[in-house]
Amino acid sequence: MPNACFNRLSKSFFERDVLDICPDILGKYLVRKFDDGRILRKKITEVEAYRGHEDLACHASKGRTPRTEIMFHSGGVIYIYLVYGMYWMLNIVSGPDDHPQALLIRSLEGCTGPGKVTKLLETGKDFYGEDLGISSRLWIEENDIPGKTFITTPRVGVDYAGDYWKNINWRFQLSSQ
DNA sequence: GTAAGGATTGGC
DNA sequence: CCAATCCTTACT
Repeated sequence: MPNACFNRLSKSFFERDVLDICPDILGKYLVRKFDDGRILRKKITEVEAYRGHEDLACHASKGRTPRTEIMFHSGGVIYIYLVYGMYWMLNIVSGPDDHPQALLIRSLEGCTGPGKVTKLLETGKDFYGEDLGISSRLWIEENDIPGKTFITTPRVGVDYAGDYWKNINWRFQLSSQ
């Protein structure tokens, strides 16, 4: 079984509320297997939560469109989209069916910035809808960090979302190894 | 069909 | 500070 992976997080991990997943996923490994067989395995060090139709910073707050359709899926699949004409934003859909939520991967160990993460991972539009539970090229692996600590701050680049949603502390950064 | 703007980045 | 660059969306 070439892609067997004992530590891979299964679908149920991602079907919980995005606000429970964010602190949990910090420090776990994001694994990318390239076409040439090379494997990149890096700790997730920074994420942001986008949660529900009421969150004015969440793309799904504007309703269900072809682009945001996947966010209404139950957790464990990829929502990826292009911003500013040049950067792909890699998100993991979270929660149960019809609860549009996702977490944006902002940084990995040694790679800060969501645009740089997708450049490193070589992930683009063809990863839209990728299932982390079964994919042979992208998945998350368990990694327990005893005494894990993290800080929360407002999300980046969402000034348009109004005072409440732009100031809520839904950016999570690992502050321990 | 047309137009506006964005979950960023790197360079000035 | 600001341009790059193009997809998605909301209009006419």
